[in-house]
Amino acid sequence: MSYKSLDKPKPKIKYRKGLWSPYEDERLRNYILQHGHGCWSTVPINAGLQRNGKSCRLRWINYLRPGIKRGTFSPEEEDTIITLHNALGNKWSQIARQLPGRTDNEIKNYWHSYLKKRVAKTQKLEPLPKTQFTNSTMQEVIESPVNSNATNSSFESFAKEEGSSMDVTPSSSNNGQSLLPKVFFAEWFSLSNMYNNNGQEDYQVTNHISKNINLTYNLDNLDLEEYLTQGDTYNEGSYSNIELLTEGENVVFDSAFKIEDQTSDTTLSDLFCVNEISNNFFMENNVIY
DNA sequence: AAAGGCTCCAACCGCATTGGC
DNA sequence: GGCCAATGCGGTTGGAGCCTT
Repeated sequence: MSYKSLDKPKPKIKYRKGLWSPYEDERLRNYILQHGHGCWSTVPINAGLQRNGKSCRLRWINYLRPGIKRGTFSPEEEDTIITLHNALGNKWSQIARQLPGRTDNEIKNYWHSYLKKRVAKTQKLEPLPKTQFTNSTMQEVIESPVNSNATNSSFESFAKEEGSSMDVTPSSSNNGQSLLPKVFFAEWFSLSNMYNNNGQEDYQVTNHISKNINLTYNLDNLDLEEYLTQGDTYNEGSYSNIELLTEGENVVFDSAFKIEDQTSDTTLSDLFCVNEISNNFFMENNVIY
């Protein structure tokens, strides 16, 4: 008898490839909504899918994840992509971070199929300067979660260069409130920062956020109590370092999540920040997406 | 109507990085 | 420090649908 037979290579699992069926989408969505993704390699097993974890992750990120914005890009989004691509090159994930609801894949495809040609045409007419930002300014923008002062100042300079659509200067029309764009807000609150690989809250990052957001706290436009579970409390105005960013009547968030900070001196307890997409708040089973 | 070319986009692949042991 | 698995990222591919001839 050969001992070799004892260390046979693992049987290769035949994974399904190609387009996802509505049934597969449904299974993946239901599973993640109920349990969160946790470790991606176990998702297809637990969800009863014959896909590999990588494929599930991609499908979730690019298609199923709540908050995905589909359809045509707005002129503002196009400008943002062109500007950032001019400064950053093919850093699609970094560009995508500045466009809430858009995925790197979508932006990349849009660039290759449309914007690249448009830019080439424009540059024939009037060549653009290679970089519109100084390296240091762009670096600050990219690294904005790390340095709050840099975030605000660099963003404002960024926005001014960008044009009126991203004006952040406090004005009488907004009661002196800083209208920081959701793009940076979403970046600060990126899900990967909020949760560790086990899907548990990362309290250190909560502190990190409280350091980096220095904005006005305003719950006027949101009936937060509606989103708190029974027994939870919050004191409006007491979370001095957390802002609910408002845009007109709407509270704008890119992700739904729960902040529970039991380690810092500031009181942050069971404060739900909710996502508003098409006027529907998204939150289910306290699972964060 | 049919064939061939083109465009767009979802998904795959491979490499780099990260994190745990 | 090395190994390995998981994850993230960017380049590339494949195919569906549209357009042109």
